[in-house]
Amino acid sequence: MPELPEVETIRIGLSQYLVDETVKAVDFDTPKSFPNNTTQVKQFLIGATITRVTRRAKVLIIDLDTDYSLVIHLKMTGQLIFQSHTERWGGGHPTDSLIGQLPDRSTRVIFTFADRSKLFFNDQRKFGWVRLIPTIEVPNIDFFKKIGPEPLGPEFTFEGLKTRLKRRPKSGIKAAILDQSVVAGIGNIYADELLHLAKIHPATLVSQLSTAKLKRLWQAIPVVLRLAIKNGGSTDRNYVNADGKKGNYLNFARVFRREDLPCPDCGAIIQKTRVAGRGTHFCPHCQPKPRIKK
DNA sequence: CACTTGACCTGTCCGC
DNA sequence: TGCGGACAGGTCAAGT
Repeated sequence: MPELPEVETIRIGLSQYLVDETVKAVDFDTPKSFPNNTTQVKQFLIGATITRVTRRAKVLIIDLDTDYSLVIHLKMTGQLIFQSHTERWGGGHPTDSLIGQLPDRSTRVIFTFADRSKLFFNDQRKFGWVRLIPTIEVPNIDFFKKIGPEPLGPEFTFEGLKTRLKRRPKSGIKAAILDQSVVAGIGNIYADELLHLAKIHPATLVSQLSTAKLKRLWQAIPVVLRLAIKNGGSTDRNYVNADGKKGNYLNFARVFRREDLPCPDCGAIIQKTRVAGRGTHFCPHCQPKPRIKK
């Protein structure tokens, strides 16, 4: 669930709260959630002060003044929730908070800071991870080596997108934009959303896309992602921001989770099917199925 | 190499 | 009410 807009929303929140915090302790439930050796933790994490919080693709990077960084992937159910030492959970606004008292049974890692504030890494399904890595090595970790350009940066050019898509002409366009080496940060929610904006059926083969359609796709990507960031991301089930609060984007969604409801553009009934192994929402009128089937 | 499917996990929901 | 099974979706490994 956390895709680029959700991770970016968390980043914005965390960079307000975490910069200048000094790590006093770290606790975790299993090595899977935080697989580091104790020596490095003691030497480069405990006592370190956070200098900045950045993001690449769906990954958060928390830099420390020891020249190490915490690199965090939330995968599908990860949450990073900050609790200042004066607040206690359970008192959040009932309609926008999903979080009760922390820690709870999905808490995997707890960072405690010198001022007694805490950062909770919750992850129901244990797919996510936190790693402590020398800052200089972060761009070279295996995960980043195969990640495509940031879709909100100047490096996301039309020609570049076209070139990377042409490498996989026989795949459906939805599968292709979910491929993180084509473009970074898009997941299931925004794939459906931006294909609707671009008026492309998700099962269309890449080789069938006209230049005009490719251009619409390229233009739709930053439009949808920026709107989602502006609305604090999407809460489908688990996602919350650094304050433990839900995102608003799904209130404005074009198709995602809107099966059997009218298309915002034409009023036709939105359908849900399966494409690229994922639940997929589309408008049969605005996004007609291409004639040559897979 | 291009592309698809299953595994990793846990919780929820649906039908019987 | 309990219980099995499908489903959720990001990434990687294994399969075609």
